[in-house]
Amino acid sequence: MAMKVRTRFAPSPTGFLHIGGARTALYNWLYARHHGGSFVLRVEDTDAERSTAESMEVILDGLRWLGLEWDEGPGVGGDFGPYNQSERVSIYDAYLEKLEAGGHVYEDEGAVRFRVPDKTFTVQDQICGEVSTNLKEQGSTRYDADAKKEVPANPDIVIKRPNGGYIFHFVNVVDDIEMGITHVIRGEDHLSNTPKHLALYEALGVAPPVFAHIPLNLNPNGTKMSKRDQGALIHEYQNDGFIADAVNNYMALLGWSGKDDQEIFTLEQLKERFELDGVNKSNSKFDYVKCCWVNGEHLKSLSPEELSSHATPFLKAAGIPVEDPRVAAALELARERAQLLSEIPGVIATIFATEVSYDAESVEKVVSREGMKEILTALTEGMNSVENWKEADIKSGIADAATGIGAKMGALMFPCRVASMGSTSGADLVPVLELLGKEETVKRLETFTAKYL
RNA sequence: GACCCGUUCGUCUAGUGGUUAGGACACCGCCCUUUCACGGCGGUAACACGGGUUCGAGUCCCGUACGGGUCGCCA
Repeated sequence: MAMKVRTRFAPSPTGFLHIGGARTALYNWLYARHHGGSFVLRVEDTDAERSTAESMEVILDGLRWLGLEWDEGPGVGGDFGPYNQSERVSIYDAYLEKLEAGGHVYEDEGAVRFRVPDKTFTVQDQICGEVSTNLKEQGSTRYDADAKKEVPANPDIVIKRPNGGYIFHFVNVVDDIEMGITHVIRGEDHLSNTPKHLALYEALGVAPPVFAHIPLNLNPNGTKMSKRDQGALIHEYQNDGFIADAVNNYMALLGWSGKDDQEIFTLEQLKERFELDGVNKSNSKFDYVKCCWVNGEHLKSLSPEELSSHATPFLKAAGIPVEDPRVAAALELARERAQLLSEIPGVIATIFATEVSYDAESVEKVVSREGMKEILTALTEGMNSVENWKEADIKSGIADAATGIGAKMGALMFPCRVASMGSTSGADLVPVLELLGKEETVKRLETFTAKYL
């Protein structure tokens, strides 16, 4: 009989939701969902001085935004609660008694230490393979401020502070036991801690869960990512114009591969494909450019409705009247050239503006050319004579105007773009003109001519 | 410092003893096109180094170098 999979994400509410933590949450979520198991969220707030409610909210919001909903934990309850370690003290007391009964602990200057046995513990890691360690032989060191160097220290681990607060290693193991966690998927920074946890499991007489230590994400320069680094904080992705699935997709790719050429996945597809054997062993460097590309790919596959709902906050922030019926069509023009939602207003805002703001460089390119006045005049007349203001007719209107003055169509498109939209770059021009309407287009051509020619 | 983990194009990766070492991002070129972009096609670019084992090694073993991690009364 296969045991039901139970994974957990156990953040400490002492800061923001970091991309490393989010990826750990994602892998746990994916593994649980892939195997039809449960994903538990546990708050490791044993460090009362550093834990804050604000931090917890940021972390929960981040997980919600990513769509990594938890089956048990804060806000949803569950059969193994409470899910905040600060509320589980009586449970830890009971487990401490077990250790005391077994003679595994002793007091040291008010703290309680767990006696590390002199034996080799072997982690059967799903990703790193077999890793063996003898904690006693390996020893422990601490930094001596006076001597200004590392000095040998007691390898027995403190599990309870003199002030009564319990320590990570102990509560982490106790809760994983109590909550029935079957698979511990966490960052590789915990690999060296795992023998300690194994010693605790043994002293408690409980079989340890399956361990899988995932490689770390580093900066482009190979150092540890910090809050200041681009792409480090989850809540910034939302503001920067990423959609959650794209962020999940990119995080999954950083350290996991589906073993084929597919790189773009929805969360649902990741859930179907994700397995631990696709996780690789080496650390990776975060690449913001590729993350943007992944987002762009997701943008392309959004339905018009989804695109609209994702883009609306950004449109509003840019002052674009979202109730304008032309917005939907404009979004379709914008999605092809934007990787981030935040880039969309820049592409289409001018369509809805009452006044065009002209890009100096673009204007210069137009004004410096020969015969521009003639071209603009022909263009304006051409546009004026278009009767059925639809893409095809607008296009032939421009073509006819070009023929009329013996020029190529291309020679008119460029000034037409700058005159109507103010810049040499932007969305596909003819559809833009259609959205602008005949009257507005003509008006803009005339305004430009009067102003610069 | 001790111990642990890792090392394929600049980056993310595929590769599990015999491959022209594949894909993606980025970059460059060409095409398409009304500009930019998109798209299409093509190109530059990698097995850290040294020893083994083997008929044969990116793939297995050892060492070195480099990177990362752990060694807290943080988690």
